[in-house]
Amino acid sequence: MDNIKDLNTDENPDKSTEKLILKAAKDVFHRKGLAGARMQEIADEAGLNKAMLHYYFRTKDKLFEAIFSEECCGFFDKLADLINVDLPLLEKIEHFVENYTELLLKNSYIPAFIISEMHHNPEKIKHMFIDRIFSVKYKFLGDITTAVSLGLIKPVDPRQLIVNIIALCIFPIAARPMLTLMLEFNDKEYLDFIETRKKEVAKFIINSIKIN
Amino acid sequence: MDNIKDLNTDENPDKSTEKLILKAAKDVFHRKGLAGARMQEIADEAGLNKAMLHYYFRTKDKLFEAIFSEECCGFFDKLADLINVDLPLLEKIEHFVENYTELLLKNSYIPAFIISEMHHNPEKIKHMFIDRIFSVKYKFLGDITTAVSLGLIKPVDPRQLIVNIIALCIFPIAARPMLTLMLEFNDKEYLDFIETRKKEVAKFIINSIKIN
DNA sequence: GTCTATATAGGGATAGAC
DNA sequence: GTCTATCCCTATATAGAC
Repeated sequence: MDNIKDLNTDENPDKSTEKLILKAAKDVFHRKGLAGARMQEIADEAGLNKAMLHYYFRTKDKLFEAIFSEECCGFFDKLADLINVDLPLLEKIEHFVENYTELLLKNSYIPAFIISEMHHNPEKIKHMFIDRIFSVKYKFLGDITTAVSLGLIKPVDPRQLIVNIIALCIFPIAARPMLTLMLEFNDKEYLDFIETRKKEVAKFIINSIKIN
Repeated sequence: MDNIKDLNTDENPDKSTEKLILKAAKDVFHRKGLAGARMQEIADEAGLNKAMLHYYFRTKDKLFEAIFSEECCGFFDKLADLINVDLPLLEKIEHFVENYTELLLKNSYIPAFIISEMHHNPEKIKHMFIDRIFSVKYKFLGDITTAVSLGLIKPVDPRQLIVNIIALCIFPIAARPMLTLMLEFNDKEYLDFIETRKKEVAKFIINSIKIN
């Protein structure tokens, strides 16, 4: 019995050191990006010293990798669950917009982070979700193609519709600082605005594609 | 007559040194972001040495500022032109989507850049466009509010509609690497897809808000 | 496992020759 | 204006005591 690293003898009884590091690193990487993040800042935010970060994760790159591969996997798994739900297309879109927006709100740093790091280090983060992205895409494409061929919705390019749906959900989360500036929101107003979108965006999409 | 800096005696007869630096810096900042960009890389790409960058722009921050304040101003000025065009709302939206998409394509690095740097250094880049953003917003808000009150379109929250329009235009440009990965595009396929969107997105929006 | 102290490199910035 | 050489701080990473 030599592996008792979760003894938690310090002042954070319910959080192991590793968890503290991961939490702090997540926040700092989110705020500053990979290149802008400083190991010192992560250590400070975790209430530890730099040496501990290296003890647990060896390098900054490995720490980054550990966090975001897990975050991205979890995020895309939940996304897949939303797409695989068994509903007619219009109800599925309604369900998707509402729950995807909720998921994005709970992981509000992920969209801007992926957009940003995909531009700066595409090769470094592609592999975090490339395996999971295709099943989501094919399921969604199939649903739309079927609905079109059954005459349930207007004829549309399924790829364009998917991009429209995703754009309407992701953009207001990814561009929060810009939206907040432009529409002069405080935090509450912003969150209310997004809450309203859960219903409004679904209506906006369905109005556009439904057969009159 | 001691100011003859545009003599262009070197192998780039039509580009001053300052222009070479700005061009290289723009590309590198775009690829790597402010924090990830290296003065050495900019110098290499411009075919010069680091000392020249400091000679012309003193610091990395000032070089960054010089490029993106100009880029952002130009971008938002053109955006304002699109909003101020004198057309009925539905035609204006059609005109806007087509021309804004074209503008975004020509400045394809700006959306992801603004999203990314607004998260990492909001205070550093807000001032680049804060003065220009409001006139655009109020004009657009006014147009939509008028159209709603005249019964020309369905009743909608003008702010939600604006965010929808912008999201549909910006997202596919900002998230190009993600889209390319997900839809397995090569460069030509991606550009064709965006070209198609110029018409499709306008139809998508108008279908949703027009009175039947 | 956790800390302090330190090695080493990288990168922004400057000095000074031409 | 342009270059080479160098300064010096910052940041990642490691060594070693406890």
